[in-house]
Amino acid sequence: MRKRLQKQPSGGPTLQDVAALAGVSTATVSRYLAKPDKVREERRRRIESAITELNYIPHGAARALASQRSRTIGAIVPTLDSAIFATGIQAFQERLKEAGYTLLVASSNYSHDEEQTQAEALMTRGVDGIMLVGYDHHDQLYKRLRQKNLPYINTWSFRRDSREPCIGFDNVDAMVRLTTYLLDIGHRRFGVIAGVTEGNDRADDRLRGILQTLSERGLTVPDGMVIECPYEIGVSRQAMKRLLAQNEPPTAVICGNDVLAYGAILECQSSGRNVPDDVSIAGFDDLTLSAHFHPPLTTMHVPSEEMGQRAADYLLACVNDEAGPTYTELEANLIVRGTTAPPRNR
Amino acid sequence: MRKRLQKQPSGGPTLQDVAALAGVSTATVSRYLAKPDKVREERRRRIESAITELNYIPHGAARALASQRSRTIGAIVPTLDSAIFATGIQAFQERLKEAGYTLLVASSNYSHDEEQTQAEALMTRGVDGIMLVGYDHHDQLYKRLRQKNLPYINTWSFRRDSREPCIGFDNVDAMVRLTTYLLDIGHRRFGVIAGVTEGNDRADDRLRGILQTLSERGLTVPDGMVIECPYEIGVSRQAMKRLLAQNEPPTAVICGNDVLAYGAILECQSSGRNVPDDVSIAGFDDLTLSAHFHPPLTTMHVPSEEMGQRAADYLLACVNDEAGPTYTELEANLIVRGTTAPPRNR
DNA sequence: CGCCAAAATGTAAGCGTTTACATTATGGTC
DNA sequence: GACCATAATGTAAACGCTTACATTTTGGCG
Repeated sequence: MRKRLQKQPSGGPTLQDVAALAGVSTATVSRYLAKPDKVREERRRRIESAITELNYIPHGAARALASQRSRTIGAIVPTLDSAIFATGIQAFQERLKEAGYTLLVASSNYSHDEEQTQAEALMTRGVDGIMLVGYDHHDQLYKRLRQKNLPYINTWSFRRDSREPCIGFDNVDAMVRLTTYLLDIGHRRFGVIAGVTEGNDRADDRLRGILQTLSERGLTVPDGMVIECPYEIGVSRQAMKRLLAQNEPPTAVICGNDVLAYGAILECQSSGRNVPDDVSIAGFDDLTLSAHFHPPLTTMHVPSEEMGQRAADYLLACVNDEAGPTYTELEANLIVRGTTAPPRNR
Repeated sequence: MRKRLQKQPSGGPTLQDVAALAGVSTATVSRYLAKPDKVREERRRRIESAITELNYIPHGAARALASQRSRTIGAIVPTLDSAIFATGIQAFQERLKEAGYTLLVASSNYSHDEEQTQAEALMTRGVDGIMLVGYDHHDQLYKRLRQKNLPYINTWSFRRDSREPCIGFDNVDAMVRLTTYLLDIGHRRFGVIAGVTEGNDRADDRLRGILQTLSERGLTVPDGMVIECPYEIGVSRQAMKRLLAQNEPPTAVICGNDVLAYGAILECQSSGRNVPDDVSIAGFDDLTLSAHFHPPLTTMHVPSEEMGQRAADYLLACVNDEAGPTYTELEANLIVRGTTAPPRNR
């Protein structure tokens, strides 16, 4: 046997140490950790006191290696930089925590390539499951996921014809309802500030929902009236400015999400226009701020908490080999508030 | 030798498989992974193609166990539910990623106990370092950190007399400057909507900064004029309503952060008051929205990105046994915009 | 062409758990 | 008290890597 360096003093006490101090085998301590009621009263007490005395903290990596599961779940969201996904993730994490799982969050910056890279990273970390946002992912991603036989679920989108496990709402349908509402109160000239549709199926669905509804009513939206922009308030203001500069400015502007809507409203206000008297504006997501905005924003409420919760439930069910609904449709609800009103009649 | 179950087909190919396919030893493959230039051209190629052919993904837990480092860094923020920490975390993560490290985020809900629990969880996951927000932590936390000899850093706060590694700005001083500005433009009747100071040293520092400055100028703030509330827009509106209902309402209201300020402004607007003509309002943090708010919000800009970046640098330096500044003071800057003006003279 | 230092590679011992299987203790029953 | 099913415990082999040390290759030089 070769010589070895002394154990680094850095790492804390090990299971072995606990076992020794408690005068039992490592197996018993391990079992105690997993199912305390499987070890007899007396030893349980000895183990407990050994653990507290040594300040023992289990070594996750060793545990993961031996048991082939990391008790870690990954989530890849497009961005951390916005409130949009925060609530969903928060709920997701809460649920995981209850089940003793840890969440690993990564962000993709709305890029499929980056999403793929992050997924790879999560797999290296040995996550037991992955939550994804949306449907469209890197080709490689679905393949890898299946190859590793790793549970995963798509969120923030539900498609009736889906072949992938998913939980969310129908983005097209949601926008159809919003648009229909605006048509019903009399609007005919529409502007659209959409999110970037490239690589973002939700943004794309939403935009399609709008245009489809309008064309069904025989309305076409002129070229300059549809602007795609990243979910940034500054950019959105610019977009709104362009919309308002049109020959016949829109009486209603539909925005791809609430942040874009904030920008639109703010631009109106600082250019002296009244919302909703001069122009109606609608958002999507129902961020916390929206209800309090001035005027309060008309928007589609998205069940982000429930989505997070259920996504966690699904993944947890998978890792425990339990059954659970593979497809769950939730509903987005139209919340009519103060930024929309019938167009001023001319 | 006992019988064993067949290897589960679930896990992908291992280092061993790669080595076999490439016709080299596992050590060589491992070395290739760590420092590719240490293995000769020809084998390198063989290894590379073996890896792509097998779709090999390294097993993080095994790696962590063998090398005694997880290449994972943890961060515990008070909440994920707000944009406040998002940008800092984003920058933090970006930096870590560049260095091949993964970020594990946890949230404490502004509770020291929960922070402690989360820290324990992170340690179990074997993080190589931890980023904390603020100074005041659970007693146990500092102890554990030192016992495990785990690098950590306090952020979002800098105290000249600190004995703990930290990076941030002086919250007291920042508020002193903001308050001084408001005094300088003529305000004498102040209201304060502070964050909850219990267990939140930043909120506490900020409040102290305000009160201290005022009292130095001989001003005392009546009881009802200081309201603590959680960082929620709805609650903040209520607080503002109470402030405005006072006998002599304040001419200036200082808010513990921008979200609180949004609530204050919104409440004014929906109760027909003009900001800043009737009342000046100032925030803290300079969230993205603030510059675009209507009117644009006067606030303290906080260097959250730089903080995240530098915190990452510090922790990375620690894990690599490099030297780095243990204490870094950054500056928060007063950004005067449209929500503050001299009080209307009566 | 042989020598030798340096570079590359191989060998195999852990890393700290979990867990299959073997062994031992427990507590009814007759 | 002997017997047995059952519950509790112990034993030791993985888990998939890294890395100290041993061994082999390489290439420059005399």
